[in-house]
Amino acid sequence: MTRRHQQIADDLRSAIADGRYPVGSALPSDAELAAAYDASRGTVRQAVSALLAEGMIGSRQGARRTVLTTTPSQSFTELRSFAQWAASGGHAAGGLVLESAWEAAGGDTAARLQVPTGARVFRVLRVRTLDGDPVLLERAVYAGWIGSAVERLPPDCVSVTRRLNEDTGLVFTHGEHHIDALAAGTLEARHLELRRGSPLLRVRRTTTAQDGRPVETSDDRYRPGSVAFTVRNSLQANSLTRTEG
Amino acid sequence: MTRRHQQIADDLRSAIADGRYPVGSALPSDAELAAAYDASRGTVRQAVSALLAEGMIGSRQGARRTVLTTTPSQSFTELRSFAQWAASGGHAAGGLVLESAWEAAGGDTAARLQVPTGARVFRVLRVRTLDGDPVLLERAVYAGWIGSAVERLPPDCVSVTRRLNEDTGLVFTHGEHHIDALAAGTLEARHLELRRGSPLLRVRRTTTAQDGRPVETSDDRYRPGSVAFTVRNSLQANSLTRTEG
DNA sequence: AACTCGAACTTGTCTGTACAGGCTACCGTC
DNA sequence: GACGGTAGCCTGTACAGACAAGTTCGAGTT
Repeated sequence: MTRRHQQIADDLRSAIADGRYPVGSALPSDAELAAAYDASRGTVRQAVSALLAEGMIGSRQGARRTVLTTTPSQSFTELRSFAQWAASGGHAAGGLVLESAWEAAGGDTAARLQVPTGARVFRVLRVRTLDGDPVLLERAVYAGWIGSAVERLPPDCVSVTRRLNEDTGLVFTHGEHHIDALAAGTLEARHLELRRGSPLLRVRRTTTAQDGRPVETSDDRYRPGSVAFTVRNSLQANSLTRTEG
Repeated sequence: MTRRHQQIADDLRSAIADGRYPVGSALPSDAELAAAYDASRGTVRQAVSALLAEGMIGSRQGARRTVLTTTPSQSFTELRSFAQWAASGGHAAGGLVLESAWEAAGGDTAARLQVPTGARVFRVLRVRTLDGDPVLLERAVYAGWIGSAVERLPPDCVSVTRRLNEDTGLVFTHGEHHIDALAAGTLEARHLELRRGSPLLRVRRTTTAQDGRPVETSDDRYRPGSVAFTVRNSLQANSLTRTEG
């Protein structure tokens, strides 16, 4: 049983994607939508506010809401999982673990995972490929309580996220992504098949489980031209922050 | 007269920032907050959902909400305006227009600004400095209806956003940011004081006014190490998208 | 023809109520 | 002491009504 407001939101999203409401056009009013879906205005507003937060529509008091873009954001799951993202774009994802080991968490890592310095954590160095081409070198560190589940995964496991969810019921619910650029070192040059000094896109991320415990922190280095990130935001919902390097 | 739900949200934000609710601790329940602020549960939930969307707190049905992080996101205005961002971090921002001209919009630019190909647009090449050091080369293109206001600004105008707001009442409400990495060319090398081929962080963004009309589209190239971007997201609110390069 | 004013409409805000479904802590049993 | 079940709490969802504040458009006036 899907929720009423979610049904309405999904329906509006696909209506916009289909072009029934082109970019720049006005959406029906709360009252019209409530009548059309036979729901209360509160429920309709809950659905609409989801699209608002995604930046798909704009809204000002008094004026009808207008469509801003037809391409919806990916779901969080799709973002978190390299494999699921690739699959949704019709590409084949691959992965290979180059190194993995238990070790004591250093200061930075410990802080990001919210564990004491020196706590046992599981470190993994992984190459990710898209249609056979290496595009991403991933240095991930998993918290101790999930590390052994990661250790049991096959080294060429395509979707780590999916397997962890199947094996342990783990669901990622929050993430923080820190994005900057840097030059490729020897290691990146070798595994991503480019020259030392080439520009790389670096994403340092920390992912958190339902209960707020950090699960994983990672330093991902992308080959330029292969992958980019898009953030859509608004006055109402802003998740992007500029920080000092 | 600020809104009730916004007051409550602000109060909760500062309570979290102050450490009254440390990371990992539980927030009071809807009922308790409603009693404390003398508001209905609906209003409290509206306030709490703002923090939820910002990723400051986590929530699951049945369990109390927990604090995920104490550092709030910047407001959208602060993100949009380089000068206001710098000021909030205690730095001095500067800017200098190197070139500017009216020209006909090319295909890409026209599409991003949602104007016909060949429409008159105003292009500006600007260097931005932080505490005197050049950190950002900005290639911005403004839509025709706002271009003349931009043209009237002094070339060393520090906060373009603020001046446009004062002069024309313009408010930026939505933005789309596309982030990747690339190597510095001759122009970037000269103005950002680095070598050709050095890695740069590129942010291509399009900003939209209240009524949904695109105002500005820009290609910003940041010197690495000076500025980074952070995105915080969750199952409930996700604005980050991974795209093909 | 240009301008002003107002009525109708639309979104934003707030309250109150009700029920469903997940979570926790306590209590009694084995 | 370990285990299981349940009552009470808490969040999610949904509905109905009311007013505030901003927008739009047309009628009437200048």
